[in-house]
Amino acid sequence: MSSVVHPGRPPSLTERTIEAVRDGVRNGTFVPGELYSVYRLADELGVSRSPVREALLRLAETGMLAIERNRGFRVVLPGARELAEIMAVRIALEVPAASRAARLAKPSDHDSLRVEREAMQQAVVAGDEGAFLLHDQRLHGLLLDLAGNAHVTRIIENLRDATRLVGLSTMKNSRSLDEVYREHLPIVSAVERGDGRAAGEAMRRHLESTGRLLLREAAGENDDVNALWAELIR
Amino acid sequence: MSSVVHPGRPPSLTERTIEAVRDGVRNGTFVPGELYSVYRLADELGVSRSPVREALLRLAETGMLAIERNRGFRVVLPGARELAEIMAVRIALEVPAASRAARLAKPSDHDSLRVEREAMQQAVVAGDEGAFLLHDQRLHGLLLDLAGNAHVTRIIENLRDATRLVGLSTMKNSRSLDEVYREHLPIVSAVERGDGRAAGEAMRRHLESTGRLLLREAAGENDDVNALWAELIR
DNA sequence: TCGACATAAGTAACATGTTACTCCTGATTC
DNA sequence: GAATCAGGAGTAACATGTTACTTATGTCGA
Repeated sequence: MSSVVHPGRPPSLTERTIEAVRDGVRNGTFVPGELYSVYRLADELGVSRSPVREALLRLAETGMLAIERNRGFRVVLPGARELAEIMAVRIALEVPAASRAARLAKPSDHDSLRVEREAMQQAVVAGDEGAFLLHDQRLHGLLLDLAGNAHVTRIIENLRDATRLVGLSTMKNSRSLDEVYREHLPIVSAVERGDGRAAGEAMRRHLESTGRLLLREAAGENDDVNALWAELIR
Repeated sequence: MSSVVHPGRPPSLTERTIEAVRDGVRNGTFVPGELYSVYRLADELGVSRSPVREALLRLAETGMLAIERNRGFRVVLPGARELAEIMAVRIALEVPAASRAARLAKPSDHDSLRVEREAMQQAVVAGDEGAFLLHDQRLHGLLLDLAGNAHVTRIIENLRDATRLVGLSTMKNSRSLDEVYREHLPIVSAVERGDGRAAGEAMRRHLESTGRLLLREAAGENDDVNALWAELIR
């Protein structure tokens, strides 16, 4: 997304810890609900508690984990309502962003999009949910970058942290990789045609469809998915 | 906004420091561009460097101040482009929020809105820009609360931190308090009628008009306000 | 007058120490 | 057996110590 912008500057221990925790959540080192402590994590990473604490505070702000005073921290799976709220934000921001991306994209950008789209296709064939989610994320990130609003990019990336685990388990359960993949095709082709309106509408259809999928996955006994959807998205 | 939710829990030193810095920026204790240090601020607040540092890190993430390694931190005024980006986000989120607020508001909510609207009117008469901005912020906050999406509320509040100073100087210079006040009237009346579409459209007109005002204020010699607007908002 | 260069002051980033809290565990009582 | 309570283990929040860096300042040679 924003890789080589400040050339040299090595990442701080805090930043490295943030990435380490993100990875740990992705690959199952940190299990949702379990209690962990700054002491132990600092030991395992070979750094002091300060940068670890700073990293956790930042991640806690995005909602992907919760810090409990004098107890520890734990990874939290978003509930149905939180997911609906997040999808509402994504729709509000990513739909216009897709429109703008379509209007601003150059041929070289089309190439980058195609690379990710094809990687997604490969992941579908291979049945690799992790890879699928990775390239899905990159494709959405590319579109946001094209739209040229760094604030929007940052907001969406933070929200994604909170939902990644749900996305993974949803994909694993529903076996609908191909379905989700197909939703991206009209987005990409609209961008290639430079058709802003169509790109926005395709993005909206994709996010609404995927959002409902995620919501059903996360919903508990007493969550009325349709009511939540109506309250926050419609 | 979200006052009495966890009854007792006294605010941590970090939280108190965040508020102290916010206040300091508002009332001119911290001047944009000037360098300040964690050491000194911790002394002045009578706490250690840890909570102060944590507070500054959080505020730096919202963009209202920048931390410079081994130098200090400084309050930053957003440039024209950043302001345009922020207004694009506000439009994308607050317009649908106003629609939802109109559909969900109860009579008691109408009362709360009226209180803030009247306070704004008083501030116009008194020519008190500070009070005007405060109640303007509260009115927007009420509408966001009514829309029921806590993520949206949090995002907008963070963005506001970064723009408050520009808003203040704009109001002081342009003497257009009354104009901005009048833009809120159709929003409030649409909410009272329960007319979601009208509320959204009134909010859009307000944000676009105010956004252009802020942009002109923040624009430097080589900023093309209209081009920025076209790229990010239209 | 001007520029190279040592020196020192000041700082964020990181490490470590301290405190007050939460919760578990197990003994004690009824 | 169940309820109560003391003690201790473990922790986040906060305080303080250390390090490596950046920059201002002044000295000296051309």
